[in-house]
Amino acid sequence: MFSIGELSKRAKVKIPTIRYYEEVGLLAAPERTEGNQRRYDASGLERLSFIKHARDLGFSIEAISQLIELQGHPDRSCQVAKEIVVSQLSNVRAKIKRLRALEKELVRISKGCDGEGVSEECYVLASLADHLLCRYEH
Amino acid sequence: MFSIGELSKRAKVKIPTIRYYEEVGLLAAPERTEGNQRRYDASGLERLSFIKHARDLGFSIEAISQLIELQGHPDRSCQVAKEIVVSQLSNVRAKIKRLRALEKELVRISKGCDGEGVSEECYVLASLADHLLCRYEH
DNA sequence: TCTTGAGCCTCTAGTGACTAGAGGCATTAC
DNA sequence: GTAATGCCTCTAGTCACTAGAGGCTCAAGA
Repeated sequence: MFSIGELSKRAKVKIPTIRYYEEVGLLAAPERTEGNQRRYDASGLERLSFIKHARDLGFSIEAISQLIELQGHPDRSCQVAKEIVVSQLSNVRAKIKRLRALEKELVRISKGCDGEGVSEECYVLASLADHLLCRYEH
Repeated sequence: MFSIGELSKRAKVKIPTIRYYEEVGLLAAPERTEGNQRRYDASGLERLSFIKHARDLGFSIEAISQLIELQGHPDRSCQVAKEIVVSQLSNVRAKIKRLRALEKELVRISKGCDGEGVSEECYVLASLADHLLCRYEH
């Protein structure tokens, strides 16, 4: 049995975040000491590690809830899990696509300005003022 | 002179968002009719288009504030503008890098599960539970 | 056993950039 | 004149936390 601070260190998740996960129902409320402090065991650490790993991969709290729900029913089909991962993958790919377009445009804009001129003639400011100067869709 | 609804249509920015920009000081408070409704002119539209364009490129409100401030001083050096763009570019690149790592890992995880098994043996759930199964840094 | 200091508790409010909704007044077109 | 549409302010909600205040608990050393 260990304290929330200990759990925090082991799972590398900040204390307020742990309490937040408990509040929103991701993490089961653990036992308490007589003085009302939380005490966790190995299963708490395991669950929190699962959550952290999924968050690191960009899954939403909602998606993680569904995955945890599924974990609790070992006999259920894992189709939902597969769907969640696939949908997260397409989220990630969409974001990458958009960011690559932004990258291109930002490179182009920054090349137009050496930072040595004066605001009035600045290509950066002109580019932002006028979308028509853009070369790529974004 | 046109109403906020008209401005919204022309700049393709939602009405509450326009009011929000005014509230945080990005957009100057426009004239009002006797009945207290906002009335904009061409310069309002220009400014809002600038803001929208910068937001579409992922600049923060704070960064846009600085850019607008600079616009108001045509004689000032545009070094700050250049810096803002370069820093935004490195933000974008960092995000892309991270997302590409996630993409790889998600592809790998999703390949391990055909969605036809049972939750207990699901590779998706196992992967999330155990970071050691990961092949790529993320 | 007592004390000290680190650790824990709850609660509220703040972050960024909006978005939604309620309740009510203004404008415009017919 | 009236009806429909549009606009006003204000509050609260979104997501996933983060920060801080004020106060209680625990564990280790004297």
